[in-house]
Amino acid sequence: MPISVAIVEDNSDLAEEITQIIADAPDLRLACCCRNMRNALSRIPAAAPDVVIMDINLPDGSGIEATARLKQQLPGSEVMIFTIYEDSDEIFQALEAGASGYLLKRASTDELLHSIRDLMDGNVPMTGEVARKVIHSFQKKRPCAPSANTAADKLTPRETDILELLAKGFPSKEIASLRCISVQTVNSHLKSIYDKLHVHSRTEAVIKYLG
Amino acid sequence: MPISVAIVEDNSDLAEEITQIIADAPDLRLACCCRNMRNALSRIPAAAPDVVIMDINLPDGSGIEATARLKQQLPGSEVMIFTIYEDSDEIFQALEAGASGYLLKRASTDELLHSIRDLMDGNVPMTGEVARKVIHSFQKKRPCAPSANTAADKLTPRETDILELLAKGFPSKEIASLRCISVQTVNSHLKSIYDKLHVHSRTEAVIKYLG
DNA sequence: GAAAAAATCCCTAAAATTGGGGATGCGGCC
DNA sequence: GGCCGCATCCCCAATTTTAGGGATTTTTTC
Repeated sequence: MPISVAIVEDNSDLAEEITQIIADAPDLRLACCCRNMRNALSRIPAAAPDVVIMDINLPDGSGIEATARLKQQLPGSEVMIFTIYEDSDEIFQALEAGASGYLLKRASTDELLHSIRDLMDGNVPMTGEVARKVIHSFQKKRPCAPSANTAADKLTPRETDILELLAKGFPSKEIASLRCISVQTVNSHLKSIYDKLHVHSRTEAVIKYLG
Repeated sequence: MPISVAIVEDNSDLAEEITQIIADAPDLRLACCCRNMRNALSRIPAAAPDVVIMDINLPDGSGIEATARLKQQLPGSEVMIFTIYEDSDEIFQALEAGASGYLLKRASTDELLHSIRDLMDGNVPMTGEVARKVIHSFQKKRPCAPSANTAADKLTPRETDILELLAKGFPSKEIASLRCISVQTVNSHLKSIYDKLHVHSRTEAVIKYLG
């Protein structure tokens, strides 16, 4: 059974090109091709395609919004964003809206085909740069709260460093290995921190730091 | 120039198998093969491989910890987790620690090879299920507006009450007497709270609540 | 009224944290 | 040289927290 694909793309040339690519692929079938959000929202639910290739920049709205609304009606369909934008916010918004893939328009024909099949296999096709951004945002959990360090500037650099790790939720053992020191040392620093902040537990120290 | 690969894997059979796969690939070169964390941490920095294939379950520690420490010394090397665990927490921890890929051990030889080359191309190889989990966590992690607590509104009134006390820094014993219940009851509620918030410590719960 | 959820309490065991002692180097400063 | 702050590590003991099992009663929900 061929994979049915719908396209939402306002650029006629590009839409034609993709249409042709789908048509040429023996295992794919074109279910629907829309030029704007209104058509997409009215026609795609009826077509119930396996995969929707979605442009972000549509004349009458955003592909992200369209994604969110389509996913409500068609939770079983996979939406792949296909766009020139690689702005982090766009990416996150699209993923939040329920997109399962994020391909940049500079991708090759092969990449596009491969991504569609990937989607059906349960994979999450993403351009490398996009995946990096997603992963990266994971790796920096909480970079905020820099300025008003309240009354805790009596801490030594090391203590401040460790307090920041505390505020990210790491247990002492993790802190020790992240900083390549022993748990006892972490312990000593904690004792100093509690002393200087006038608190008696890890939780209180974190509250003081975050508050 | 071949891609140099280091392996950290305590299972001898599997380690041999991977070694063979690397040896058979013309564009790969085995830089180092370690059976435990201690060796990995002492030998891999010297070898400075392009890619590290890292098991999570090591006899003398966690591959995640090893990843964090290696990435400190070798920010240019890419670490790919290779494990049987697909627990969400493990995945997130690994990504936070700096891993750039996450492959499940049931992956085929081809997938392994492809993933290594992917890594060098700047992609982020992930088994489909893993990618899904990452994306999924995004789909409900990002909208962290102060109003929509999503995860926290599944808490029962009592649990919410206790979480608020936690966030004020009270130890369990205090909470118990403030609410005229036993410490064990506080304990039970804490267990439910941690479970629902997907955290494993008092501090993490408070951070989540205050964040 | 039965089923489900919430709240309460209990036990046990392992792990982590807290709080007291120290001790050793290292670098700045007077 | 001597002093002091900083970072590191160690020992020990008491306490707290985490995590696994339950069990019971009340309240809510269907």
